[in-house]
Amino acid sequence: MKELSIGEVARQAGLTASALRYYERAGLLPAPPRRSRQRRYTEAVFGRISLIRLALEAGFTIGETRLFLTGFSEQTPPAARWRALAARKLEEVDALMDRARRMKSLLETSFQCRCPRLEDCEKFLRAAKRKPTEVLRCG
Amino acid sequence: MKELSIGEVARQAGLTASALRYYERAGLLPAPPRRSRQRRYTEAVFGRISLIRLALEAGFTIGETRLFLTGFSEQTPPAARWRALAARKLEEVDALMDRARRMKSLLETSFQCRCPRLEDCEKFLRAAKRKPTEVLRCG
DNA sequence: GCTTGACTTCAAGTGCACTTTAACTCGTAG
DNA sequence: CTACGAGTTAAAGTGCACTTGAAGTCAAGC
Repeated sequence: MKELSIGEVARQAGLTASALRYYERAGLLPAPPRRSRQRRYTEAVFGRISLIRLALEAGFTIGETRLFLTGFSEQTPPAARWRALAARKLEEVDALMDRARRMKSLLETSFQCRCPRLEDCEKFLRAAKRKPTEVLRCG
Repeated sequence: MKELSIGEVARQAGLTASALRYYERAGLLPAPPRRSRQRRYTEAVFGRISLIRLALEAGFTIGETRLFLTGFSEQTPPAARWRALAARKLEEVDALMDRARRMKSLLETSFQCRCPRLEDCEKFLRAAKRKPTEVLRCG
C-alpha cells in the first residue's frame, strides 16, 4: 500500500498540511505512523477527510465532528451522546436547508426585481418568509 | 407609530442589544433617530433584521450582507457588484444545500447503522457521496 | 436628592477554525 | 560537506461575528 506524505495528502485533498495537523491534534484524524518523525498516510485517509469536510461544511463544529466520527463505535454512554447529537444535528441541518432554500429563492427573486429598495418589494418580502422554492417576479 | 427601545427590539427579535449596535456600526442596520441619545426603532426594523439573519444564517458574511441589503438600489456600479455577488452566492447556496442534503442523508443512515466504525460501513460511505436524499440501511 | 435600571460609547476580549512563524531535523543531490 | 526541500514542534497570530467591561448619561420613582 502506497505511503503518502502530508504534503501529498494535502494537495490531493485540496487543503493544507497545517489543517491536517490541526485535525490530528483536534482528534478528527488518527495519528498516522511516522518514518523518521514524518507522518505517512495511506489512501484510507481520504475517506476520513471527506467525512470531516462534509460535516464541517454542513455546520458541525470541530467537537461535534469528532463525536460524529469517533463516538460512534464506543460503548453505550458515548453512543448515547452520539445519538443525541445526531438527532439535534438532524434538526439543525433541516433548518439550514430551509434557510438556504429561502435564501436561494430570495436571490432568484431579487435578480429580476427592479424595486428601489429590497424591503419595498412586496414579493421579495413574501419570498423571504416562504418555504417552497416557487419563484416570483417583482413590480 | 410605536417607538421601540433597543432592548425591546432585541427581545422581540431574539438577539442582543449589542448585536444590534454591531449591525448598525457594520452598516447593516440604518441608524435610527435618538430620544436623548437613545435609539428609537419602529416596527419596520423587524423586516430588516429578518433579512439580515436570513443572509447571515445562509452563510453570507457581514460585508456580503451589507452589499445584499444596500447595494441593491444604488446606481450602476454597486448594482453590478450586487449582481455579481448574487450570482456567486447563488452557486454557494446551491453548494450549501447539497452538502446539507448529503449530511442529512448521512445522519439518517448512520442512525440505523450498527457497523463498528462509521468508515467500515459501505452504505454509509456511499451515502456520503450521493446527491439524492435516498435512505439506505447498513448491515 | 438619590438610587435604579436601561441605555450610551469605546476598547478590549472571546471562540472558532485555522495559519503563520521560528527554530529545528531529515534524506537526497551536487 | 553543504545546501535544499519537505517535514517537525510549540506558540503566537488571523478574521469573523459578536460579547464584555468600564465609565458615563438619563428619566422615573422614592
